[in-house]
Amino acid sequence: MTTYDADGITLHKVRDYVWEIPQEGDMRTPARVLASEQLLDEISEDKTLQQLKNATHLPGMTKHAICMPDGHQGYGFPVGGVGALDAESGCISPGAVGYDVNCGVRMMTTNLTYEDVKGHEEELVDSLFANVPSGLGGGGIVESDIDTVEAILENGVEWAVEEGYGVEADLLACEDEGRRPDADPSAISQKAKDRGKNQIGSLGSGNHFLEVQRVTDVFREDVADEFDLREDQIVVLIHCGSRGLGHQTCNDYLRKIEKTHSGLLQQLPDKELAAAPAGSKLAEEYYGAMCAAINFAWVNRQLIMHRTRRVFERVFDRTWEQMEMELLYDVAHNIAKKETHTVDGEDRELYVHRKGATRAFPAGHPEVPAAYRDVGQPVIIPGSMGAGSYVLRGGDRSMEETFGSTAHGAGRLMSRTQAKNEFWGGDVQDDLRESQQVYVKAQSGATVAEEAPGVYKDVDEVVRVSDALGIGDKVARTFPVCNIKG
DNA sequence: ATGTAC
Repeated sequence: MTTYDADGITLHKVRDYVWEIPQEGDMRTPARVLASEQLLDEISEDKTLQQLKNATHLPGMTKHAICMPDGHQGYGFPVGGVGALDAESGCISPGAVGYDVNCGVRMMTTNLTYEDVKGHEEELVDSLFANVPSGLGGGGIVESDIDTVEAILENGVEWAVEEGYGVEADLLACEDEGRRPDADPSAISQKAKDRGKNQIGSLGSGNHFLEVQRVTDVFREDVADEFDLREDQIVVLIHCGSRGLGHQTCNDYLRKIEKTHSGLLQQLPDKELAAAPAGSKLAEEYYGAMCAAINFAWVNRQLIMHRTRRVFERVFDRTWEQMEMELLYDVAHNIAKKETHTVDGEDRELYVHRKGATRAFPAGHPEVPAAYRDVGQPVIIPGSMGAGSYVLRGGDRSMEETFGSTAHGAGRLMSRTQAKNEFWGGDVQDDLRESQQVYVKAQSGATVAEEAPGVYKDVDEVVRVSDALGIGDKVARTFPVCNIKG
Protein backbone atom coordinates (compact mmCIF):
# COMPACT_ATOMS: atom_id res chain seq x y z
CA MET A 1 0.00 0.00 0.00
CA THR A 2 1.26 3.47 -0.84
CA THR A 3 1.60 5.71 2.17
CA TYR A 4 2.50 9.37 2.64
CA ASP A 5 4.35 10.47 5.74
CA ALA A 6 3.72 14.00 6.90
CA ASP A 7 5.55 14.84 10.11
CA GLY A 8 4.05 12.12 12.32
CA ILE A 9 0.78 11.69 10.44
CA THR A 10 0.65 8.79 7.99
CA LEU A 11 -1.85 8.81 5.13
CA HIS A 12 -2.80 5.70 3.18
CA LYS A 13 -3.57 6.02 -0.49
CA VAL A 14 -7.11 4.70 -1.14
CA ARG A 15 -6.96 5.43 -4.88
CA ASP A 16 -5.85 8.30 -7.10
CA TYR A 17 -6.31 11.62 -5.26
CA VAL A 18 -7.87 9.97 -2.17
CA TRP A 19 -5.74 9.71 0.99
CA GLU A 20 -6.94 8.41 4.34
CA ILE A 21 -5.78 9.01 7.90
CA PRO A 22 -6.87 5.78 9.64
CA GLN A 23 -9.02 5.92 12.76
CA GLU A 24 -7.02 5.56 15.99
CA GLY A 25 -7.26 6.63 19.64
CA ASP A 26 -10.27 8.88 20.26
CA MET A 27 -10.93 9.57 16.58
CA ARG A 28 -14.58 8.74 15.86
CA THR A 29 -13.99 8.21 12.13
CA PRO A 30 -11.08 8.18 9.70
CA ALA A 31 -10.20 11.40 7.84
CA ARG A 32 -9.70 11.89 4.13
CA VAL A 33 -7.63 14.28 2.06
CA LEU A 34 -8.56 14.71 -1.60
CA ALA A 35 -5.39 15.84 -3.34
CA SER A 36 -2.64 15.13 -5.81
CA GLU A 37 0.83 14.50 -4.36
CA GLN A 38 1.84 18.04 -5.32
CA LEU A 39 -1.08 19.51 -3.36
CA LEU A 40 -0.54 17.10 -0.48
CA ASP A 41 3.04 18.40 -0.18
CA GLU A 42 1.60 21.89 0.24
CA ILE A 43 -1.24 20.84 2.55
CA SER A 44 1.21 19.12 4.91
CA GLU A 45 3.28 22.31 5.34
CA ASP A 46 1.04 23.77 8.08
CA LYS A 47 -1.34 22.38 10.76
CA THR A 48 -4.06 21.33 8.29
CA LEU A 49 -3.67 17.56 8.72
CA GLN A 50 -3.56 17.77 12.52
CA GLN A 51 -6.67 19.97 12.48
CA LEU A 52 -8.43 17.49 10.19
CA LYS A 53 -7.53 14.65 12.53
CA ASN A 54 -8.77 16.72 15.50
CA ALA A 55 -12.08 17.31 13.70
CA THR A 56 -12.84 13.57 13.73
CA HIS A 57 -13.20 13.84 17.52
CA LEU A 58 -16.39 15.90 17.14
CA PRO A 59 -19.46 13.92 18.27
CA GLY A 60 -21.59 12.71 15.39
CA MET A 61 -18.85 12.88 12.73
CA THR A 62 -20.14 10.76 9.86
CA LYS A 63 -18.06 8.60 7.47
CA HIS A 64 -14.98 10.81 7.60
CA ALA A 65 -13.81 14.39 8.00
CA ILE A 66 -12.71 15.62 4.58
CA CYS A 67 -10.05 18.03 3.39
CA MET A 68 -10.44 19.44 -0.12
CA PRO A 69 -7.50 19.89 -2.54
CA ASP A 70 -7.29 23.61 -1.65
CA GLY A 71 -7.14 22.95 2.11
CA HIS A 72 -5.06 24.98 4.54
CA GLN A 73 -4.93 25.73 8.24
CA GLY A 74 -7.83 27.67 9.78
CA TYR A 75 -9.34 28.45 13.19
CA GLY A 76 -9.59 24.97 14.76
CA PHE A 77 -10.87 23.32 11.58
CA PRO A 78 -9.17 23.46 8.16
CA VAL A 79 -10.27 25.94 5.52
CA GLY A 80 -11.25 23.56 2.74
CA GLY A 81 -12.82 21.23 5.33
CA VAL A 82 -16.11 19.33 5.25
CA GLY A 83 -17.57 17.71 8.35
CA ALA A 84 -21.02 16.09 8.37
CA LEU A 85 -22.20 15.84 11.99
CA ASP A 86 -25.37 14.00 12.99
CA ALA A 87 -28.12 16.60 13.58
CA GLU A 88 -29.78 14.50 16.33
CA SER A 89 -26.92 12.86 18.22
CA GLY A 90 -23.98 14.99 17.08
CA CYS A 91 -23.17 18.66 17.40
CA ILE A 92 -22.64 21.95 15.60
CA SER A 93 -19.34 23.84 15.76
CA PRO A 94 -18.87 27.54 14.87
CA GLY A 95 -15.15 26.98 14.22
CA ALA A 96 -16.09 24.43 11.54
CA VAL A 97 -18.23 27.08 9.81
CA GLY A 98 -15.72 29.90 10.01
CA TYR A 99 -15.67 33.46 11.29
CA ASP A 100 -16.93 34.93 8.03
CA VAL A 101 -20.35 33.28 7.90
CA ASN A 102 -21.50 32.81 4.28
CA CYS A 103 -18.37 34.22 2.80
CA GLY A 104 -19.06 33.28 -0.80
CA VAL A 105 -19.06 34.26 -4.44
CA ARG A 106 -21.59 35.07 -7.10
CA MET A 107 -21.11 35.35 -10.83
CA MET A 108 -23.09 37.62 -13.11
CA THR A 109 -23.04 36.98 -16.86
CA THR A 110 -23.34 39.67 -19.58
CA ASN A 111 -23.69 39.77 -23.36
CA LEU A 112 -20.57 41.96 -23.66
CA THR A 113 -17.36 40.58 -25.14
CA TYR A 114 -13.77 41.37 -24.24
CA GLU A 115 -13.61 43.56 -27.36
CA ASP A 116 -16.44 45.73 -25.95
CA VAL A 117 -14.52 46.35 -22.72
CA LYS A 118 -11.00 46.76 -24.11
CA GLY A 119 -9.96 50.39 -23.89
CA HIS A 120 -12.51 51.06 -21.12
CA GLU A 121 -10.66 49.15 -18.37
CA GLU A 122 -9.36 52.26 -16.63
CA GLU A 123 -12.75 53.99 -16.59
CA LEU A 124 -14.48 50.79 -15.49
CA VAL A 125 -12.10 50.01 -12.63
CA ASP A 126 -12.18 53.64 -11.41
CA SER A 127 -15.97 53.76 -11.52
CA LEU A 128 -16.35 50.42 -9.73
CA PHE A 129 -13.84 51.49 -7.10
CA ALA A 130 -15.65 54.80 -6.56
CA ASN A 131 -19.09 53.20 -6.33
CA VAL A 132 -18.59 49.91 -4.51
CA PRO A 133 -17.53 50.46 -0.89
CA SER A 134 -14.47 48.43 0.14
CA GLY A 135 -11.86 48.19 2.85
CA LEU A 136 -11.99 47.72 6.60
CA GLY A 137 -14.57 49.47 8.74
CA GLY A 138 -17.92 51.02 7.95
CA GLY A 139 -19.64 52.56 4.96
CA GLY A 140 -21.97 50.52 2.77
CA ILE A 141 -24.38 51.08 -0.08
CA VAL A 142 -27.28 51.43 2.37
CA GLU A 143 -26.98 53.35 5.62
CA SER A 144 -29.59 51.80 7.84
CA ASP A 145 -30.99 51.34 11.31
CA ILE A 146 -31.49 48.28 13.48
CA ASP A 147 -35.02 47.67 12.12
CA THR A 148 -33.66 47.45 8.58
CA VAL A 149 -30.90 45.08 9.69
CA GLU A 150 -33.56 42.87 11.27
CA ALA A 151 -35.61 42.83 8.08
CA ILE A 152 -32.50 41.83 6.13
CA LEU A 153 -31.61 39.09 8.63
CA GLU A 154 -35.16 37.73 8.42
CA ASN A 155 -35.90 38.08 4.69
CA GLY A 156 -32.55 37.96 2.88
CA VAL A 157 -32.56 38.85 -0.80
CA GLU A 158 -36.37 39.18 -0.78
CA TRP A 159 -35.79 42.38 1.21
CA ALA A 160 -33.34 43.65 -1.44
CA VAL A 161 -35.72 42.93 -4.32
CA GLU A 162 -38.62 44.66 -2.52
CA GLU A 163 -36.42 47.70 -1.98
CA GLY A 164 -35.49 47.84 -5.66
CA TYR A 165 -31.95 46.43 -5.40
CA GLY A 166 -32.63 43.60 -7.81
CA VAL A 167 -35.33 41.66 -9.61
CA GLU A 168 -37.34 38.49 -8.99
CA ALA A 169 -35.07 36.48 -11.31
CA ASP A 170 -32.12 37.15 -8.98
CA LEU A 171 -33.87 35.11 -6.27
CA LEU A 172 -34.05 31.99 -8.41
CA ALA A 173 -30.28 32.01 -8.99
CA CYS A 174 -29.56 31.94 -5.27
CA GLU A 175 -29.42 28.93 -2.96
CA ASP A 176 -32.69 28.75 -0.95
CA GLU A 177 -33.92 31.51 -3.28
CA GLY A 178 -31.90 34.00 -1.27
CA ARG A 179 -33.63 33.41 2.04
CA ARG A 180 -32.67 30.88 4.72
CA PRO A 181 -35.99 30.06 6.36
CA ASP A 182 -34.37 29.02 9.66
CA ALA A 183 -32.97 32.50 10.30
CA ASP A 184 -33.60 33.88 13.79
CA PRO A 185 -32.70 37.60 13.95
CA SER A 186 -33.32 37.63 17.72
CA ALA A 187 -30.33 35.28 18.12
CA ILE A 188 -27.98 37.94 16.71
CA SER A 189 -26.54 40.25 19.39
CA GLN A 190 -27.14 44.00 19.45
CA LYS A 191 -23.40 44.48 19.03
CA ALA A 192 -23.36 42.37 15.86
CA LYS A 193 -26.36 44.28 14.45
CA ASP A 194 -24.63 47.59 15.24
CA ARG A 195 -21.52 46.45 13.38
CA GLY A 196 -23.64 45.34 10.43
CA LYS A 197 -25.89 48.36 10.06
CA ASN A 198 -23.43 50.55 8.16
CA GLN A 199 -21.75 47.73 6.22
CA ILE A 200 -24.67 46.60 4.05
CA GLY A 201 -23.32 46.48 0.51
CA SER A 202 -19.57 46.56 1.16
CA LEU A 203 -16.75 44.29 0.03
CA GLY A 204 -14.57 44.40 3.12
CA SER A 205 -10.89 43.54 2.97
CA GLY A 206 -8.54 40.55 2.78
CA ASN A 207 -9.27 38.18 -0.08
CA HIS A 208 -12.59 39.84 -0.91
CA PHE A 209 -12.89 41.50 -4.29
CA LEU A 210 -15.02 42.39 -7.26
CA GLU A 211 -13.56 41.30 -10.57
CA VAL A 212 -14.59 41.83 -14.17
CA GLN A 213 -13.43 38.78 -16.10
CA ARG A 214 -13.45 37.33 -19.59
CA VAL A 215 -14.21 33.69 -20.38
CA THR A 216 -11.06 32.17 -21.90
CA ASP A 217 -11.96 28.47 -22.16
CA VAL A 218 -15.06 26.33 -22.33
CA PHE A 219 -14.60 22.67 -21.42
CA ARG A 220 -18.16 21.30 -21.49
CA GLU A 221 -20.07 23.04 -24.25
CA ASP A 222 -23.49 21.58 -23.35
CA VAL A 223 -23.26 22.68 -19.71
CA ALA A 224 -21.77 26.07 -20.62
CA ASP A 225 -24.82 26.63 -22.86
CA GLU A 226 -27.16 25.99 -19.93
CA PHE A 227 -25.08 28.41 -17.81
CA ASP A 228 -25.09 30.97 -20.66
CA LEU A 229 -21.28 31.01 -20.81
CA ARG A 230 -19.19 31.32 -23.98
CA GLU A 231 -15.64 32.24 -24.96
CA ASP A 232 -14.67 35.94 -24.86
CA GLN A 233 -17.76 36.82 -22.84
CA ILE A 234 -17.48 39.34 -20.01
CA VAL A 235 -18.62 38.15 -16.58
CA VAL A 236 -18.44 39.69 -13.10
CA LEU A 237 -17.34 37.84 -9.98
CA ILE A 238 -18.16 39.16 -6.51
CA HIS A 239 -16.45 37.64 -3.46
CA CYS A 240 -17.43 38.85 0.01
CA GLY A 241 -19.14 37.79 3.20
CA SER A 242 -21.08 38.96 6.26
CA ARG A 243 -18.50 41.55 7.41
CA GLY A 244 -18.46 42.55 11.07
CA LEU A 245 -21.92 41.09 11.71
CA GLY A 246 -20.90 37.52 10.89
CA HIS A 247 -17.56 37.88 12.64
CA GLN A 248 -19.21 39.16 15.81
CA THR A 249 -21.82 36.39 15.67
CA CYS A 250 -19.17 33.68 15.40
CA ASN A 251 -17.28 35.21 18.29
CA ASP A 252 -20.40 35.61 20.47
CA TYR A 253 -21.36 31.94 20.07
CA LEU A 254 -17.84 30.55 20.49
CA ARG A 255 -17.64 32.26 23.90
CA LYS A 256 -21.15 31.12 24.95
CA ILE A 257 -20.57 27.54 23.80
CA GLU A 258 -17.14 27.27 25.47
CA LYS A 259 -18.74 28.33 28.75
CA THR A 260 -21.99 26.34 28.60
CA HIS A 261 -20.64 23.15 27.04
CA SER A 262 -17.28 22.95 28.77
CA GLY A 263 -17.77 19.20 29.35
CA LEU A 264 -17.85 18.52 25.63
CA LEU A 265 -14.99 20.98 25.13
CA GLN A 266 -12.78 18.97 27.48
CA GLN A 267 -13.24 15.88 25.31
CA LEU A 268 -11.97 17.73 22.25
CA PRO A 269 -8.26 18.00 21.33
CA ASP A 270 -8.51 21.72 20.49
CA LYS A 271 -10.49 24.45 22.26
CA GLU A 272 -11.09 26.08 18.86
CA LEU A 273 -13.41 23.19 17.94
CA ALA A 274 -15.91 24.18 20.69
CA ALA A 275 -19.29 22.68 19.79
CA ALA A 276 -22.90 22.71 21.00
CA PRO A 277 -24.62 19.30 21.26
CA ALA A 278 -27.45 18.78 18.75
CA GLY A 279 -30.79 19.58 20.38
CA SER A 280 -29.28 21.92 23.01
CA LYS A 281 -30.60 25.48 23.35
CA LEU A 282 -27.29 26.91 22.12
CA ALA A 283 -27.17 24.63 19.09
CA GLU A 284 -30.60 25.94 18.06
CA GLU A 285 -29.67 29.55 18.79
CA TYR A 286 -26.39 29.35 16.91
CA TYR A 287 -28.08 27.69 13.95
CA GLY A 288 -30.74 30.46 13.85
CA ALA A 289 -28.09 33.17 14.18
CA MET A 290 -25.85 31.62 11.53
CA CYS A 291 -28.79 31.37 9.12
CA ALA A 292 -29.59 35.05 9.75
CA ALA A 293 -25.96 35.96 9.04
CA ILE A 294 -26.23 33.90 5.84
CA ASN A 295 -29.13 36.13 4.77
CA PHE A 296 -27.09 39.23 5.59
CA ALA A 297 -24.19 38.09 3.38
CA TRP A 298 -26.55 37.31 0.50
CA VAL A 299 -28.00 40.80 0.70
CA ASN A 300 -24.47 42.17 0.81
CA ARG A 301 -23.58 40.45 -2.46
CA GLN A 302 -26.95 41.37 -3.99
CA LEU A 303 -26.45 45.09 -3.30
CA ILE A 304 -22.93 45.04 -4.69
CA MET A 305 -24.16 43.22 -7.80
CA HIS A 306 -26.93 45.74 -8.30
CA ARG A 307 -24.53 48.67 -7.89
CA THR A 308 -22.26 46.99 -10.47
CA ARG A 309 -25.15 46.96 -12.95
CA ARG A 310 -25.50 50.72 -12.46
CA VAL A 311 -21.78 51.28 -13.01
CA PHE A 312 -21.87 49.28 -16.26
CA GLU A 313 -24.89 51.34 -17.39
CA ARG A 314 -22.90 54.56 -17.00
CA VAL A 315 -19.70 53.24 -18.55
CA PHE A 316 -21.30 51.50 -21.54
CA ASP A 317 -24.33 53.77 -21.93
CA ARG A 318 -26.85 50.93 -22.12
CA THR A 319 -29.31 49.54 -19.58
CA TRP A 320 -28.25 46.49 -17.59
CA GLU A 321 -31.17 44.61 -19.14
CA GLN A 322 -29.77 45.40 -22.60
CA MET A 323 -26.40 44.05 -21.45
CA GLU A 324 -28.25 40.98 -20.07
CA MET A 325 -26.46 41.26 -16.72
CA GLU A 326 -27.99 38.24 -15.05
CA LEU A 327 -27.02 36.35 -11.94
CA LEU A 328 -25.63 32.93 -12.90
CA TYR A 329 -25.44 31.68 -9.32
CA ASP A 330 -24.39 32.52 -5.78
CA VAL A 331 -22.45 29.96 -3.73
CA ALA A 332 -21.69 29.95 -0.01
CA HIS A 333 -18.20 28.99 1.16
CA ASN A 334 -18.66 29.08 4.95
CA ILE A 335 -21.83 27.53 6.30
CA ALA A 336 -23.35 24.61 8.15
CA LYS A 337 -26.63 23.35 6.82
CA LYS A 338 -29.11 20.69 7.88
CA GLU A 339 -29.24 18.30 4.93
CA THR A 340 -30.50 14.76 4.40
CA HIS A 341 -27.84 12.36 3.11
CA THR A 342 -27.92 8.65 2.49
CA VAL A 343 -25.29 6.94 4.64
CA ASP A 344 -24.94 3.16 4.37
CA GLY A 345 -28.40 2.94 2.82
CA GLU A 346 -30.03 4.99 5.57
CA ASP A 347 -31.34 8.59 5.29
CA ARG A 348 -29.73 10.77 7.94
CA GLU A 349 -30.20 14.40 8.99
CA LEU A 350 -26.76 15.97 9.17
CA TYR A 351 -25.28 19.35 9.94
CA VAL A 352 -23.03 19.54 6.91
CA HIS A 353 -20.25 21.97 7.82
CA ARG A 354 -18.57 23.41 4.75
CA LYS A 355 -15.74 25.73 5.71
CA GLY A 356 -13.96 26.97 2.63
CA ALA A 357 -15.85 24.35 0.65
CA THR A 358 -18.66 24.66 -1.87
CA ARG A 359 -21.91 22.75 -2.18
CA ALA A 360 -21.71 20.86 -5.49
CA PHE A 361 -25.01 19.04 -5.93
CA PRO A 362 -25.19 16.95 -9.11
CA ALA A 363 -27.74 16.86 -11.92
CA GLY A 364 -31.13 15.64 -10.76
CA HIS A 365 -30.80 16.75 -7.12
CA PRO A 366 -34.12 18.36 -6.07
CA GLU A 367 -32.36 21.31 -4.40
CA VAL A 368 -30.62 22.38 -7.60
CA PRO A 369 -32.63 25.27 -9.14
CA ALA A 370 -34.91 24.11 -11.96
CA ALA A 371 -32.88 26.01 -14.57
CA TYR A 372 -29.80 23.89 -13.80
CA ARG A 373 -31.34 20.63 -12.62
CA ASP A 374 -30.49 18.74 -15.80
CA VAL A 375 -26.78 19.58 -15.67
CA GLY A 376 -25.93 20.10 -11.98
CA GLN A 377 -25.53 23.24 -9.88
CA PRO A 378 -23.01 25.89 -10.92
CA VAL A 379 -19.93 25.93 -8.68
CA ILE A 380 -17.75 29.04 -8.79
CA ILE A 381 -14.07 28.70 -7.89
CA PRO A 382 -12.20 31.99 -7.60
CA GLY A 383 -8.48 31.70 -8.30
CA SER A 384 -5.93 34.50 -7.99
CA MET A 385 -5.54 37.82 -9.81
CA GLY A 386 -2.86 36.30 -12.02
CA ALA A 387 -4.33 32.86 -12.66
CA GLY A 388 -8.04 33.32 -13.18
CA SER A 389 -11.05 31.39 -11.94
CA TYR A 390 -13.28 28.46 -12.87
CA VAL A 391 -16.92 27.60 -13.21
CA LEU A 392 -17.66 23.94 -12.47
CA ARG A 393 -20.86 21.97 -12.13
CA GLY A 394 -21.70 19.61 -9.30
CA GLY A 395 -20.34 16.17 -10.25
CA ASP A 396 -22.09 12.80 -10.18
CA ARG A 397 -19.78 11.44 -7.46
CA SER A 398 -20.19 14.34 -5.03
CA MET A 399 -23.06 12.91 -2.94
CA GLU A 400 -21.19 9.69 -2.33
CA GLU A 401 -17.68 11.10 -1.84
CA THR A 402 -18.07 14.50 -0.16
CA PHE A 403 -21.65 15.03 1.07
CA GLY A 404 -22.22 17.02 -2.14
CA SER A 405 -19.19 19.32 -1.88
CA THR A 406 -16.02 20.41 -3.64
CA ALA A 407 -13.21 22.97 -3.23
CA HIS A 408 -13.79 26.72 -2.93
CA GLY A 409 -10.72 28.37 -4.42
CA ALA A 410 -7.00 28.10 -4.95
CA GLY A 411 -6.21 27.98 -1.24
CA ARG A 412 -3.41 29.93 0.39
CA LEU A 413 0.20 28.79 0.26
CA MET A 414 1.49 31.22 2.86
CA SER A 415 0.21 33.39 5.70
CA ARG A 416 -0.70 37.03 5.19
CA THR A 417 2.34 38.13 7.22
CA GLN A 418 4.64 35.99 5.12
CA ALA A 419 3.02 37.37 1.95
CA LYS A 420 3.77 40.96 3.03
CA ASN A 421 7.43 40.03 3.50
CA GLU A 422 7.63 38.45 0.07
CA PHE A 423 5.68 40.97 -2.02
CA TRP A 424 5.20 44.72 -2.40
CA GLY A 425 1.65 45.71 -3.42
CA GLY A 426 2.67 48.39 -5.95
CA ASP A 427 5.05 45.99 -7.73
CA VAL A 428 2.37 43.30 -7.89
CA GLN A 429 -0.06 45.82 -9.42
CA ASP A 430 2.51 47.02 -12.01
CA ASP A 431 3.38 43.45 -12.96
CA LEU A 432 -0.24 42.43 -13.47
CA ARG A 433 -0.90 45.52 -15.54
CA GLU A 434 2.19 45.27 -17.74
CA SER A 435 2.47 41.55 -18.34
CA GLN A 436 -1.17 40.40 -18.10
CA GLN A 437 -3.31 43.50 -18.83
CA VAL A 438 -5.07 43.16 -15.48
CA TYR A 439 -6.12 46.45 -13.86
CA VAL A 440 -6.13 46.32 -10.05
CA LYS A 441 -7.31 49.08 -7.73
CA ALA A 442 -7.19 48.63 -3.94
CA GLN A 443 -7.68 50.68 -0.76
CA SER A 444 -4.44 49.33 0.63
CA GLY A 445 -1.18 48.19 -0.95
CA ALA A 446 -0.75 45.72 1.90
CA THR A 447 -3.94 43.93 0.79
CA VAL A 448 -2.56 43.58 -2.74
CA ALA A 449 0.63 42.04 -1.33
CA GLU A 450 -1.41 39.65 0.84
CA GLU A 451 -3.33 38.60 -2.26
CA ALA A 452 -0.46 38.45 -4.76
CA PRO A 453 -0.89 35.58 -7.25
CA GLY A 454 2.19 33.90 -5.73
CA VAL A 455 0.52 33.38 -2.32
CA TYR A 456 -1.96 30.92 -3.81
CA LYS A 457 -1.81 27.28 -4.78
CA ASP A 458 -2.19 26.31 -8.42
CA VAL A 459 -5.93 26.66 -9.10
CA ASP A 460 -5.61 24.52 -12.26
CA GLU A 461 -4.32 21.66 -10.12
CA VAL A 462 -7.11 22.08 -7.52
CA VAL A 463 -9.76 21.99 -10.23
CA ARG A 464 -8.06 19.10 -12.03
CA VAL A 465 -8.39 16.99 -8.87
CA SER A 466 -12.05 17.97 -8.38
CA ASP A 467 -12.81 17.05 -11.99
CA ALA A 468 -10.87 13.77 -11.86
CA LEU A 469 -12.75 12.73 -8.71
CA GLY A 470 -16.09 13.57 -10.36
CA ILE A 471 -17.18 15.86 -7.47
CA GLY A 472 -17.05 19.10 -9.49
CA ASP A 473 -16.55 19.06 -13.27
CA LYS A 474 -14.81 21.77 -15.27
CA VAL A 475 -17.21 23.91 -17.35
CA ALA A 476 -15.33 27.13 -18.10
CA ARG A 477 -12.27 29.12 -17.15
CA THR A 478 -12.07 32.91 -16.78
CA PHE A 479 -9.25 35.46 -16.58
CA PRO A 480 -9.34 38.86 -14.87
CA VAL A 481 -9.82 42.14 -16.75
CA CYS A 482 -10.03 44.44 -13.73
CA ASN A 483 -10.24 43.92 -10.01
CA ILE A 484 -11.16 46.12 -7.03
CA LYS A 485 -10.45 45.15 -3.45
CA GLY A 486 -10.15 46.45 0.14
C1' DA B 1 -11.94 36.98 7.76
C1' DT B 2 -12.02 41.09 11.50
C1' DG B 3 -13.38 48.43 14.40
C1' DT B 4 -5.98 43.58 11.78
C1' DA B 5 -5.43 43.28 20.05
C1' DC B 6 -8.51 39.63 25.44
